[in-house]
Amino acid sequence: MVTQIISTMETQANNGPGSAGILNGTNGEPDDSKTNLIVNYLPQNMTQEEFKSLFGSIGEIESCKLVRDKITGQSLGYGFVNYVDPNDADKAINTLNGLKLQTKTIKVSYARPSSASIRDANLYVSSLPKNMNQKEMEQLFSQYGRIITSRILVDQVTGVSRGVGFIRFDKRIEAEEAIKGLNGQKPLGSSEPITVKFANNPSQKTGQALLTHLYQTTARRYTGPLHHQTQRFRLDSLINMAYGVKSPLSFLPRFSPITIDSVTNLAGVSLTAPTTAGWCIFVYNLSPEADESVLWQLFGPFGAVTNVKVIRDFTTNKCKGFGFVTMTNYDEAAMAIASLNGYRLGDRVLQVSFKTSKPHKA
DNA sequence: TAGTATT
Repeated sequence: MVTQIISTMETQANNGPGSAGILNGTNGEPDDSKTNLIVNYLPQNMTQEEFKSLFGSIGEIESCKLVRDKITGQSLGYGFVNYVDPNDADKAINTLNGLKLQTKTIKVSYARPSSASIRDANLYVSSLPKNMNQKEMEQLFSQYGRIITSRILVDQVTGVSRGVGFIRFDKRIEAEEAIKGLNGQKPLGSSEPITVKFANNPSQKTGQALLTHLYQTTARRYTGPLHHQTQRFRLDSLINMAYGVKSPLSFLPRFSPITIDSVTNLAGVSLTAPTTAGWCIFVYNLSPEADESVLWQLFGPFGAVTNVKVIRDFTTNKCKGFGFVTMTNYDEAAMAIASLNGYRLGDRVLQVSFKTSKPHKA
């Protein structure tokens, strides 16, 4: 099998229009193979607006999207730009690929048509010979398919290889074949066998990432000395919950009128009585794209969630900006509210509270 | 023995 070796060492745009071999127009999808670009290695702090501004300077953009973590709203460091004119897409590659932004060198290339077959095609390779360079590693793997990206990790100080790398294939099936063919094999002239396996999927870390993010967010929001105890208390609670430790709020009687009064007085509002299902929480300032999974994942780490609901516009089916979450236990609901109210999700700041009873008109 | 490329 003859395959193309594509070096990513110079962050070259390496896949031309139609290079993925999928004919457009056969499935009713618009042919955007010559206008749709993927942009990689973006600085972590780049916003959607900056992203649009940078690529909009080339020509008219049909659409663009900075891809962000669905739960934390953090940039994932890549995005898509679809131009109106294919010439502008070409121009963007020629002028912006390799552009240095902060510590990153961005890569601009044509996006491959989205498909399940290209997902989860990233491999983690360890025990590589320390003298093997990126090109040699690519040559070793290229017999199994088309390589999209490759990287060898190096010591920050000495620059010497750590014997660890990544290889992303065009297709998952190619990655599978590479594992079969190379895992446990000794490269020519090496005495130690290499390990080849699928790279960890970043989405598997979102639970921990969320807690870390909340920890930082909460720490930033309670910096005043008067709130020091409150801050410590909340951060400890987050950590305890992450390890399944009983919440320190558990000493409070659950569903107790005293507890309700204390919160009511603090908030200055009256609460609906807990239903048999639990405590209803109002979540405001969700994006139009928000769905139920976001609410599950946001509130799940705090305890038992029995129901979530995103309120949608009847005609567009887009979120109207708010939703509800029902949690079984008062203390867990209170902790979720304390932690998530004011939480920044993407470019929005959430408002989270117990659902209040609407004042009835006289 | 861990960076981050599919909307």
